[in-house]
Amino acid sequence: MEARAASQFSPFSMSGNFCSEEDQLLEVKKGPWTEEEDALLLNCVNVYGEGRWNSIASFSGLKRTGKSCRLRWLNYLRPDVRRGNITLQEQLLILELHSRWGNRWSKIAQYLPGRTDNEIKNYWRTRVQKQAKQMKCDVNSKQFRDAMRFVWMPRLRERIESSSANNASSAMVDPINNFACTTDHHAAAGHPTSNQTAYQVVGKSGSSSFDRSLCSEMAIAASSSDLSYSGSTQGASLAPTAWDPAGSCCTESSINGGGSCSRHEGLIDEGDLMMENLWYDENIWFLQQQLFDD
DNA sequence: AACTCAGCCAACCGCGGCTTT
DNA sequence: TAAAGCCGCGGTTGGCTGAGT
Repeated sequence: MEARAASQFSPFSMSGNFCSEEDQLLEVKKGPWTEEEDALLLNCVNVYGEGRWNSIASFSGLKRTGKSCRLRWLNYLRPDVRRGNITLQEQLLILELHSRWGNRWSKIAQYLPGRTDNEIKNYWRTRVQKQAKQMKCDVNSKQFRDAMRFVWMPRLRERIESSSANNASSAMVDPINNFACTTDHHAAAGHPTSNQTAYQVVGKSGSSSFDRSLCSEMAIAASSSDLSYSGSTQGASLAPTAWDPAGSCCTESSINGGGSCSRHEGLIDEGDLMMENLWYDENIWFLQQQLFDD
């Protein structure tokens, strides 16, 4: 990405990146950062420390605003920034925390060490909101939140458990007092299965319009639809996330393209798990039926 | 091979709150 | 106490990439 940015805006064309006439007068540069700029900013932060971004912007000689410097530091240059796929644990945590705090990205990010609010926000928008769109309901609707709580999150927990069972040494570490493992409001001891979780939630809260049979059926739908892709590399590349319902498992394209889908119960390695689809067509179909019935 | 499109992510923008003067 | 400046947050956008046609 950085190479990408660097090639896009070579130092020799920097003068071309001033957006407005006003920016040109003030010599404010916008757009992707170059390696030189990164080095300069890094050096300045090492010298002056974090904070006082406007001062850093002017001391550094960078033709950037303090805001831009801060953003670049927080989202990219900070030494503890984690890169790579959002893990299942992180996904679950994001869902949990979002259900509690909503779009408080920076607050959520505090519980995901190394992840930035921007990254989490992007994850939410690209993955989770896509699911809502496919279910033809609003991401903030009760239906969608229920779907997350009663199907997706239990399903994620199952995946995490089976993953950690397969890798005995990689027990799930919960950063905030088992928040992710048990869901506090569910008050479920241990790590319930999706069925258990659904019943516990409904039985305990009593406030949800998600009835017992619905939960049960959803859980059955979720657990019985353990379809995972096996076959061509094309299929593998079609599975971008653990969420994506249309992109990964048994999509029309993968089937038509000669890939094979199979139900399986067995060992799934972490890499496959990351890519595996948790939300399958039949789950979506089932939920949509429920939503329309409402 | 060329084109289109969707996904993804880095970066920008606007706004509100806090701090300083 | 009011005004100005700064910082941080959440929403939005622009552009690259890769898959599909």
